[in-house]
Amino acid sequence: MRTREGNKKQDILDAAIQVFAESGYYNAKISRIAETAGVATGSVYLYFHNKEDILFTLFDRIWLELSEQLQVIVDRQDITPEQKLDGLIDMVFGVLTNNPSLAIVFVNEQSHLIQKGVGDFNVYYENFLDLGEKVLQEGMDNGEFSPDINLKIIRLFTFGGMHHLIQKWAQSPDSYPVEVMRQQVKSLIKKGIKI
Amino acid sequence: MRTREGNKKQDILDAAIQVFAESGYYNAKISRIAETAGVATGSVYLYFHNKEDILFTLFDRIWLELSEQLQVIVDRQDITPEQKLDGLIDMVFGVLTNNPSLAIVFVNEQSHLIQKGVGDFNVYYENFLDLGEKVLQEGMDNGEFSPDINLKIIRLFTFGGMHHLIQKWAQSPDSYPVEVMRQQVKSLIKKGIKI
DNA sequence: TTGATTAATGAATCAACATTCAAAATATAA
DNA sequence: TTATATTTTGAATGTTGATTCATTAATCAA
Repeated sequence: MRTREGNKKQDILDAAIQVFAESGYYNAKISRIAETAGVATGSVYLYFHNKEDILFTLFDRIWLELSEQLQVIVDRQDITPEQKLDGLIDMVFGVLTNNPSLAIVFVNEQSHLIQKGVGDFNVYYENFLDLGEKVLQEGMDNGEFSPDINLKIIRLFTFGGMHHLIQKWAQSPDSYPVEVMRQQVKSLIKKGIKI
Repeated sequence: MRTREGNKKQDILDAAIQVFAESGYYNAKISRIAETAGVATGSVYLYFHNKEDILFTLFDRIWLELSEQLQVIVDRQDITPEQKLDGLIDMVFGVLTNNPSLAIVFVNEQSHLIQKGVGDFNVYYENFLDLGEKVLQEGMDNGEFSPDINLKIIRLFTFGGMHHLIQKWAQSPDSYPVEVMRQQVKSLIKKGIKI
C-alpha cells in the first residue's frame, strides 16, 4: 500500500507509548501497537529490531531530552545553585507531565531497563544524575548548601521522590496538581518540614 | 515422595524471591522457582493458585509487616512526632535491607501490582501511607512541623525517595551504606539542604 | 496388613505472541 | 509502458513456558 510516508517510525513510537502505558511492557502486544499506529504487524520490524528496541528507543529519547535541558540550566552563569535546583525541579516535572502516557511508561518500566544495563540511555541517565550532582556541589562550595550532605544519596532520594510523585500524578492527575507538587518538592528539599 | 513436610509453601516463597530478584517477575520461570525450592514444578500449584498469586502473597507479607511495625511506632505516647518520623525511617530501612533479594523484588515489581489493583496488599499499603500521614499531622498540630506542608505529597515523595535508595542499595550495597542513607534521609526531610 | 486418603511428581498439553517471509502493492526509471 | 526496486502486508512459523493431570509415593486408619 505504501501510503505517502508520514513518519511511520514516530507513529509506532507514539503507539507504543500508549500501549505500554495501558498494559505494561510485558503485556503489550506488537500486533496491538501496530494496529494503534495504523500499520501492519510486520511493519514494526522494518523500523525496530525487536520489541525491546522500541522500549530502549523511547528511554533514549526521554533521557536525552532531560539531560540536554538540564545541561542548559547547569551552564547558566546568571543564577545561583538554589535557582538551578528550582529550575531542575520545574524542568523534570515539565517534561514528564507533558504527556501522561509517557510518564507512566517512564516510571513503570525503568527498572527493567536498569536490570538489563544495555542501551545508550544509560549514558544519558548517568549524565543526568551527574549534572544534578554538579548543582549540589556548586551550592556546597558556595556555602549555600550544607557541607554535610552526601551528594550521591541526596540526588537519588530527590529523583526517586519525584519519580514516585509523577507515577501517582499519572494515575490521577487531579489529586496531585503539578503546581503544588513542584512547590512542595522545592520547599522540602531546601528547608525540610521542620519549622 | 511426600518428604516429612518442612514448610513447602515458605520454601517456594523464598525461592520465588530469589528468582524474581534475579530475572524479574515476567522472566521468572515457575520451573526455576520449583527447582530452587527443591520441589517438582507441579507442586507449586498445590500451594499457589498461579504465578501471580505468588507475587501477591509476597507483597501482602511485606506490606503487612511494614504496616504492623509502623502501627507500633505511631501508637507510642512517649515520643515526639519527630522521633516517630526517625523511627519510621529506621524501620523501613531495617525491614527492607534485611534481605537484599526481597528488597529488589519489592522495588522492582510494585508498579505491576498497582496497575492490577488487586490483592489485600493494597489495603496494607494504603494503611501504611495513612499511618505515615498521621505522624506528619501530629507534628503539624503540635507546631513541630510546618503548617504549609501537603501531607499526601510529602508522604509520597518521602516514600518514593527511600524506595529509590533501597533499589540502588540492593544493586550495590557497598556504595550506599545503610547507616549513611538513614542519617541523610532523616536530615533532609527535617532540615532540607540549605544552611 | 491393606485399603483409602493425601501429597508430590514431571511429562504432556495448549495457548499466546514475537518474529519471519513469500506475496502484493506502490513507486521509480528508462 | 514495462521492468526494476522498494515498501508493506499479514498469515504462517516456531518457541516458550504456565498450567494440568494421570501416575506414583507416602501416610494414615482400621
